[in-house]
Amino acid sequence: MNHKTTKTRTPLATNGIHPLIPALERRDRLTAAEKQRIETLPWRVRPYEGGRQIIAEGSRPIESCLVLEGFTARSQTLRDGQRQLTAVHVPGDFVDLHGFLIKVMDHSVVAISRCKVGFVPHESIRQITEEMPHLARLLWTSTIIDAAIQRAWITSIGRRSALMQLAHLICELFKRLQIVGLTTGNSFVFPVSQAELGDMLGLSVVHTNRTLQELRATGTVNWQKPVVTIESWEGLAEIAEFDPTYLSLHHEPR
Amino acid sequence: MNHKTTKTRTPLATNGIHPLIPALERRDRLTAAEKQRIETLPWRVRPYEGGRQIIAEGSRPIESCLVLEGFTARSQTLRDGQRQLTAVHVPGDFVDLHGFLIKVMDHSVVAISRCKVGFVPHESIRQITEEMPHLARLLWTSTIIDAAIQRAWITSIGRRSALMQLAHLICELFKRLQIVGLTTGNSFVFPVSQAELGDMLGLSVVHTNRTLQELRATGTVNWQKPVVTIESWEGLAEIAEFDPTYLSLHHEPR
DNA sequence: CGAGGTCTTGAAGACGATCAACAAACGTGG
DNA sequence: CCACGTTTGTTGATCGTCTTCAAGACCTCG
Repeated sequence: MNHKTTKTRTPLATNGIHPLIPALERRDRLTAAEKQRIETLPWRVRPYEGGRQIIAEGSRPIESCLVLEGFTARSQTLRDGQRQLTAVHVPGDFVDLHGFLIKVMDHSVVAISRCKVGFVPHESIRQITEEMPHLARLLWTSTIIDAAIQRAWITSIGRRSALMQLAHLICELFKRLQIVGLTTGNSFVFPVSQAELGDMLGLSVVHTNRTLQELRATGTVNWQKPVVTIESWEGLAEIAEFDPTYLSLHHEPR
Repeated sequence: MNHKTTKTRTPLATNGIHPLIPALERRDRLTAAEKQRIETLPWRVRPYEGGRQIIAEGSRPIESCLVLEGFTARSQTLRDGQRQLTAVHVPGDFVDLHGFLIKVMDHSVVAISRCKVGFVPHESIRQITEEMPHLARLLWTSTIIDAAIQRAWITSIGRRSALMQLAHLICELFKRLQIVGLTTGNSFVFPVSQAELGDMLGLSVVHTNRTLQELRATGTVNWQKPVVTIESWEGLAEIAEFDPTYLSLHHEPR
């Protein structure tokens, strides 16, 4: 089980910048000391194949995880095997800050594509809350935005038609990936199966397939397996009734 | 608009204890200093009639609110007027800690019954994060549990049948009200209309009505307008596949 | 007592689920 | 590089859940 774990903890010496920094700086200014603290956190990095479980429901993790590359999701399963994904995470998302405070996981975290994940001890996060209140507020903010996204999903699943809902999800992903520089022009890479897409939308695979065709027929989106291209942002946002307010894409003191 | 606002800010000299304290103490120990800090926060208290808006979507509140009596909900509305409630709040819930960090509201907060709400300045909360890190973590925890509840709703709306979903909501409300001492035996007061119930479940009024009848027919619940009585907790939990883990009902250091 | 809101019921129809089968794409080993 | 097996995507047909529309009963409260 541990055979692929990188045992060494390193300050995430990525080629470029630390992926958490743009994600936080999108919402408020970080001081040099804060950036340095983030950069020197002791990370353990581990790759996952698509479909693998990263954190199990019911477990008591002692580390929180951050997506570095690829996509992960929160997953809940009913007795009959039906699965619902309650969130998708993109690189830069500090997915499991939740585990730091709830202690026992109410959901599992799974890889929905090949991905790379960083783990940092809860103790390090606790220290941040003790010593760097502003940075702590920014981490808190990231969990609050996460909750706002969940609310948008509730409204989508509860009240939007399958077509609107799919359009809304694509708008959301585009905006979120844009923040972390993972869009190229109007397109982005999103390597998930239609079954996984259905589990996000609360739809059956068959209906997901038909909805995707219906959306393609509107001419606003071109989804060719791993690449999603938005042909008309206005058209898509119109179908979805998309309003990005909930993503808190503004920069201000918090 | 301000005519009913209590202008004076007081340290919430309720007859009994401060409603926030049991809600937080259910999850971790509070020090005397922390309790005192909570008790001396400058509150502004205001009553609302059922159906009234408390905080508007798109607004920029400068205070956060706490439910003191009655029930409130988070609400989002689509262009065609369809409404989805994304959360229900019970007394002791620090509903709008979110506004403190997201700045612009992605949802509105409405009274779903006659209720009493306390408001505290964001600045006071900021001071807590600066000076009392442990108390700040407990407030953060309350928003994280809020998010866990939202995830349970996503899974319910996305994958559970109307009957299971309704049963699940009742189980959840019972547990949450129990924490704050608002259950009597197997029953609790929940004065909401079937239209509002439908808006929580993502169902039409008509189907909500039929689902309620179906649930009554199981003999597990007796819902007589304001009072909900659980005739068989085991039966109801079985229908709902209810597992209270997500409510973090355990007491531990955070 | 009347008026508006809430609950209830029936009937028809839409949206999405399920079942079943096949096609296409992908990955793996020979 | 091809053969093969497995996963993923696609299509048709049928079924069921939930929505919508409409109307009547009940209740509550001024």
